Amino acid sequence: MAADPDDGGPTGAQRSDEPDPGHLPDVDELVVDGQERPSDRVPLSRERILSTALHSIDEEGLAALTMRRLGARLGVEAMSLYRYVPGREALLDGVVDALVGELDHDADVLRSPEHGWQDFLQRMAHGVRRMAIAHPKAFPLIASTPPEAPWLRPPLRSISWVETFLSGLVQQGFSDEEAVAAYRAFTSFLLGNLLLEVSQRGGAVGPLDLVDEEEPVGGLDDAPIVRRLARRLGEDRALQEFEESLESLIDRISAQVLGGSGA
Amino acid sequence: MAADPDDGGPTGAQRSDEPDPGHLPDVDELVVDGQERPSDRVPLSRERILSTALHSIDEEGLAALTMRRLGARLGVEAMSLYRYVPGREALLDGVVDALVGELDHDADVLRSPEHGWQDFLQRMAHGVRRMAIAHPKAFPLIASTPPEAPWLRPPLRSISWVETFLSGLVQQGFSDEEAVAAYRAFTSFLLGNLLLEVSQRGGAVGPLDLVDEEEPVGGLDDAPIVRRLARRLGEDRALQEFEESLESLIDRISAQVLGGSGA
DNA sequence: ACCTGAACACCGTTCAAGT
DNA sequence: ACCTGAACACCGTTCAAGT
Repeated sequence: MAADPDDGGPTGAQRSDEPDPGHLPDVDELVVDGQERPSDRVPLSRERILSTALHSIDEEGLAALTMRRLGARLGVEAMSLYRYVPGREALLDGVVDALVGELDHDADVLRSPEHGWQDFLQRMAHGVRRMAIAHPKAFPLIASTPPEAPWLRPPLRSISWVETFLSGLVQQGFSDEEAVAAYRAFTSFLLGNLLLEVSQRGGAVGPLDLVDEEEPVGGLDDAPIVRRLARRLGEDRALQEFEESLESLIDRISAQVLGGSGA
Repeated sequence: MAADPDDGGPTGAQRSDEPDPGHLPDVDELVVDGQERPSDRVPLSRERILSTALHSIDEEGLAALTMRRLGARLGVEAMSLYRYVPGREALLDGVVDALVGELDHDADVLRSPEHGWQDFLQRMAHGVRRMAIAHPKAFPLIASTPPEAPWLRPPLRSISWVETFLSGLVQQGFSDEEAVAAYRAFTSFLLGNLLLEVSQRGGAVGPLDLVDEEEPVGGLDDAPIVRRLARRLGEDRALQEFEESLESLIDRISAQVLGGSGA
C-alpha cells in the first residue's frame, strides 16, 4: 500500500480494514517526498511493496522503477524486498495484479448483466478504461507481460474477471462459441484503443517526457497530406473513438448472436 | 525512416547493394554462431548495427539486447556502437524504423488504391500483419515506444506510411475528417489485434519462454466457465479474428462514408 | 578515422551476518 | 523474524588513449 493508514505495530496482526493491494488510498500519506522517515516502523509487506511500486510507476514511469530505488522509497535496502517478492519480474507481475485488482473495487464493473449484455459490455469496457486512464504509465505493462495462459488475454488479465465476463454472456443466452468470440473481439478492442489513448496521454515514455508542446510540425516536407491534416490528427478524440468503436463492436456481436442460434 | 541511405562514407559513399536495415537478407551471413571471426573486417555502420539488433531481438528477445552483447555479436566492443548510435534508446528507435521500413519492401503494401479503398485497406492491414508475424518479439517495441508526434500512431510509425494511407483515402473521395477517422480506427484495430496475436505466439516474453505445453489447467477452481471453455479459448483463431474484425471495420467506415458526404 | 581500456555510476541478485 | 553489508556479475555511458 502506498502507505496504508495503519502503521500497525507487530501486535495487531493483519487488520482487515487494510485496503488490499489493488485499491489505492490517497496518494502520499506518510510518504514524505518519496522517502519515509527511518523512524517509521511500518513493517514491510507484499501489499505495501506492490502498491508503492505502482505509485512509483505512476509518478516516474516504468524505467525508473528499480529494486534499489523502490527499497529507498520504502525506507529499506533493496535486498529486503526479496523476502516478499522473488525478483523484479515477479514484482512487475504483482503490479499487474494490483492494477487488475483495482477493477474489483469499481462498483460499476463486476455486477452481473441485469440490463442486458450490451449494458454489461459497456460497463466493463468503461471500467477498464477508467483503470487505464488512472495509470497511463503502468497500463502498457498489462499488454507486454507474457500471457501465462491463453484464456488470459490482455488487458483482462485476471481469471475472476474473465469468468465474470464469460459467465455473464452465457447467462444472457450466448452459446459457448459466441461467448468466446465476443471475448476475443472485446479484448483486442480494449487493448488497441486503450493502449493508443494512454500513449497519447504521455504514458509509456521513459523519463524524457519533456515534449515541447505545439512543436511546429517538423519533417513533414514529403508528406503534404499529413501536414494538411496535422492539426486534425492532433485533436483528442479518444473518448469518442472509444465509444464509437465499442458501439460498433456491440453491433457486430449482436449480429452474430442474432444471425446464429439464440438470444 | 529506418536509416536514410546516406551514411556518406568518406570515399565510396554508400554502396547501394548493401541491404538496408529494414529489409533483412537471409539470416546468418557472415555471422557465425552469433559472433564474427575477428578477422572479418566488414566495417561497422548504422545499418549493420540496426539489422543485427533486430536479428538479435528476433532470436533472443528484447531483454537480451544489450549494448555489450550487441557489440560482441558484431565483433566489436560496446563503446564502438556509440559512434553510430547515440545510445540504447536511440538504438531501439532505430530498430523500430528498420521494422517499419520493411513494409516499404513489401510489394503489396504501398501501392495506391487502384481497386478501391476497401482493397487498399486490406492490403495495408495484411502487410502490417506479415511484418508483425515475422518479428513477434520486436513488434511490441512498436507499441511501447513513445509516439513522438500525434500523427504517428502505432503501429504505423512512419510518416511515409501515414502519408500513403491518408492520401490513398482522400484520393478515393474521403473527406479530410473521414480519412482521419478511418486512420484512427484502423490503427487501433491493428494494434489490438496484432499485439494479441503476437503475444499469443510467444513474443513479448523475456528469456523465460520455457512454457510447459499443455499444462493441465491450474488455478481454475473458482472459474467453472473459464474451465469449461478452456480448450476453446486455447484454439488459435488469430487469422479469422483478424479478417472478421477487419471486415467489420471496413463496413463501419463504409457506413460512415456513405452516410456522410461523399464516395 | 575508427576502435578500445579503463573507469564511473548504477543495476539485479545471493548469502552470510547482524539485531 | 526481519533486515543489511559486502560481494558478484552485469549494465549504459564517457573519455582519454591507442592504432
